[in-house]
Amino acid sequence: MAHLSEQEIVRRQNLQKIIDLGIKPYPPELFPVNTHAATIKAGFQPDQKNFQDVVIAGRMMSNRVMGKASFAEIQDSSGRIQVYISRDEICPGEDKTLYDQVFKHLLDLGDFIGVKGYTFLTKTGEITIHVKELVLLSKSLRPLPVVKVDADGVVHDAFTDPEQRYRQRYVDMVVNPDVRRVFELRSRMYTSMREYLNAKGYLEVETPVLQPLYGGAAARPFVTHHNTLDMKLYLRIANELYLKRLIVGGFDGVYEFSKDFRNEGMSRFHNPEFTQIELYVAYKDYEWMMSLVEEMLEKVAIDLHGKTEVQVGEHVIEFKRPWKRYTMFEAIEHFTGIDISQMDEAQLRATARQLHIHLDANIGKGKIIDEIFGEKCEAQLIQPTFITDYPVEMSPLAKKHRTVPGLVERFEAICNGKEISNAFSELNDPIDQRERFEDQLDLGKRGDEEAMMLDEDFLRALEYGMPPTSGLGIGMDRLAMIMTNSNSIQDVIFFPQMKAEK
RNA sequence: GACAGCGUAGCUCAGCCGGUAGAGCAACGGUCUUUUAAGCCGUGGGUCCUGGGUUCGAAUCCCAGCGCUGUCACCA
Repeated sequence: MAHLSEQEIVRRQNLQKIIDLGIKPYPPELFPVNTHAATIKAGFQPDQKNFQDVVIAGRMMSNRVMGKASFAEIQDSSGRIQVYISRDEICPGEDKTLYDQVFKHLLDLGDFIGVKGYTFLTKTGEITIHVKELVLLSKSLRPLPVVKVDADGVVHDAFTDPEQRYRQRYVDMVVNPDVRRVFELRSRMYTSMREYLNAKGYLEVETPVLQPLYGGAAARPFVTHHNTLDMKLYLRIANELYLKRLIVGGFDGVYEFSKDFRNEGMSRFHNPEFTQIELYVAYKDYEWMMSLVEEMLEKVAIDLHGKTEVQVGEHVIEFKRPWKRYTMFEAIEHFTGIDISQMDEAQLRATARQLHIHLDANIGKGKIIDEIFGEKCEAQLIQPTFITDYPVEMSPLAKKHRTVPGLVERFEAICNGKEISNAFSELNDPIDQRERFEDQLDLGKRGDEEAMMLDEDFLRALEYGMPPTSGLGIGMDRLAMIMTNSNSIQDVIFFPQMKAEK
């Protein structure tokens, strides 16, 4: 046992005194909660005498004792409500121990209590529960940060230290109710997308997290080992190649909310484990998929906020269809005034230099174009925008463009200056796919740590035949940041990755 | 990975021109006999992140380490 603070010692002493009084500090019986704080506050009508038989439970977050009468606040999952406790009401007989000892001295802020009583309005006009019965439901042995809001709504002593908030998210959520709201919105975002995709008849599936070969994206993986099989396994970086195998197997549409793992840098946009949704639909192309993305995310905005506009930082982002569409070349021309569509590698390098973009010497034409786009365009695209038609070198799993040589049928959706979605007309020509994998192997030999592996089983599946298919990935964490107006990925992940404590 | 900043009581912070610690809330005690009070009075509480160094003396200055944050780099 680590060193206990004064307050922790007091709480343990209080716990023992409660036990000595014959009161269970952690009673096993259910407590028959029948409403919530917010429900009462929203629905109480003093003249209609409703909410006269309420049973609520939660943490006691404040406690103002005035002799034989006290006011306390209970916080449940919906918010806080004041309760009024009078000594002779909760102790109708001679024995006043429950009030004088237990309530006044042995209960601490943060303890879970349950009350039964009726709702009324105090002289000062606050909706309050007049308590007839009070029980302890769970004793708290550690003091919570005390955050207070005064009459003017000013928050005092806010619990703001990011390290403590992320390491002890449970505390963060208890004292910062807006944090719970963020995660409730995130959950509704998933529900909204499931509803949309299920209504179209697509199947939610699960594919392996532990993979003997990793693929579907350009990234460095986490490596692990299976003891019984005595084999190296990778944590997936994407689930693309497995979902396409399911399309080969005959499903029309499959999707998966997939936790992926990439062994790379961390930032306010990157956590080592993150969530994507990937969707594959047979007999469709990327044009069709763009319409789906617009429609689905417009629905998400409406489901979360009741409208298509979402406030994100200083911007109002409008998810209403249709979104702007630029080809990558058009976007670069739009933001730099330079048409690079006909340039060779040397000309592209010169252009990049002219735009003050530093390039590694060994990168190829496609990567240079992507660098120019990333430096000069992406951050300026605040409203949802589709960027289409990417260089083939960067997209080894996408189908070659139907009319323009050197490009593939791919789009990314950019929003608030960041990619939130990536999609293609999927490459289903097994011979072309094998050549693309071989190009990746060459890149790997040249030292590209993110180059893809050649997946023979995936090629075998394609050789049996995959229908024309459109595939989509959406970064759920990035989308959640936008939909909840959060500045950091750590604010939309319950337990973001951190270094070990101590 | 690079650069910058931060780490003092349960929480939020002050002190940092070197003389071994303060405030508010929380805790404890008192006040408090019936719809308010972050009330009022009083008391306690700190390996000042860790380890070295300089110094008569270090929370304060120097070095190293650990952790966090921000920006950049890689990337979703």
